[in-house]
Amino acid sequence: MKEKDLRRSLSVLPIGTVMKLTDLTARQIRYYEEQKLVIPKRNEGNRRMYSLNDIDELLEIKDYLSDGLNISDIKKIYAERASKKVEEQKRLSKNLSDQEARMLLSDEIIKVSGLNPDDPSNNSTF
Amino acid sequence: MKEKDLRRSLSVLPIGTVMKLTDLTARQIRYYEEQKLVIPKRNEGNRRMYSLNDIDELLEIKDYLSDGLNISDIKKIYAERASKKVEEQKRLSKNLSDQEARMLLSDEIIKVSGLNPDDPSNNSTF
DNA sequence: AGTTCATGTAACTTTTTATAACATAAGACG
DNA sequence: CGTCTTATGTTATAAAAAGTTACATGAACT
Repeated sequence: MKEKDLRRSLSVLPIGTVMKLTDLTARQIRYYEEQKLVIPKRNEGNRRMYSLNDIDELLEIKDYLSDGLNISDIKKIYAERASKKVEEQKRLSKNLSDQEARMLLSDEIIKVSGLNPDDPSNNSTF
Repeated sequence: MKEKDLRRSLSVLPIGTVMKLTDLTARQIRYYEEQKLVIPKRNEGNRRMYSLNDIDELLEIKDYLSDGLNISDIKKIYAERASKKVEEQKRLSKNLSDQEARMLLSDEIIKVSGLNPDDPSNNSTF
C-alpha cells in the first residue's frame, strides 16, 4: 500500500503537536535530532515539521530510553536496521522489470515534490 | 474501524499546514469558519488546530465553490447530511444492547479526553 | 448605481519556535 | 570520593506564525 506510506511521510506537524502526541519536551525532541536519531524537515521559516513516521520513531526512542538503553545503543539498533534494509533492497532490485522501476521512480518524484492539491483523484488526502 | 476515526478526528494541524494541504489562503479558511462550515479546535494559545476530517471538509467546500455553489448552498447540503445522520442514529439505537451502548460511550470519552500517551497498547499512534 | 459575496490586505498583538548558553541530577569510573 | 558523561531543564533573545480587526475590492445581481 504505497499511498499510505506517502501520507505517513508527509511532514505536517509542528513541534508543539509532537510534544503532545509523544509526551516529550521540546528539549528532548531537539536533543534526539542533535544525536541524529530523528531529523525532521524544515519549513520555509526554519520551523521543524514532523511526519507520522517521525512520531513513531520518537515513541520508539522513548521506549528504548525508558528500558535503560542509551542514545548510542539506539543508534546501533538503527544502523542494524538500515543495513538490513539495504540488503533487502539489493535482493529486490534483482527482479525488477523496467516497468516496475519506472513506477517506483514516479513514487519518489511525488514524495519529493509534495502534494498535488489540484489532482481531482485525490478525493481524500489522507 | 473505530480507531481510524479517532486518528482522523485528532486536531493536530496548524493553519499553515492546512493552507499547503488545501491550497486555500488563511483568509478563506477563517471565512469558512466564520460561516460555520468548518470550526476547528483551538489550542491553549488560541491557535486553530485542524484534523484530517477538517481537511477533507475544506477540500469539499473548495470543490463546491468552484462548481458555482455559494456558502448558503453548501450549508444546506450539510444540513441535509446532518439530518440523515440523525435518522440513521435513531434507527441504529433501536437495537443497541446495554453492552454496546457502554462501549460507544467509552469511545466518546476517549475522543473528548484526547490521547493517552502512556497506554502501552498504543503501539503506533496513527 | 447600489448591494452582496468571497477574498485581499494592512496594522498590531500574542503565541510558538529557534538557537545558544549555562545548570544539574544520576551514573559510570578511575 | 571527585570527576566526567549523559540526558534534560532553564533562561534569554530573536524571528516566524497566527490571532483579531478594519478597510478595500472585483464580480455578480438586482
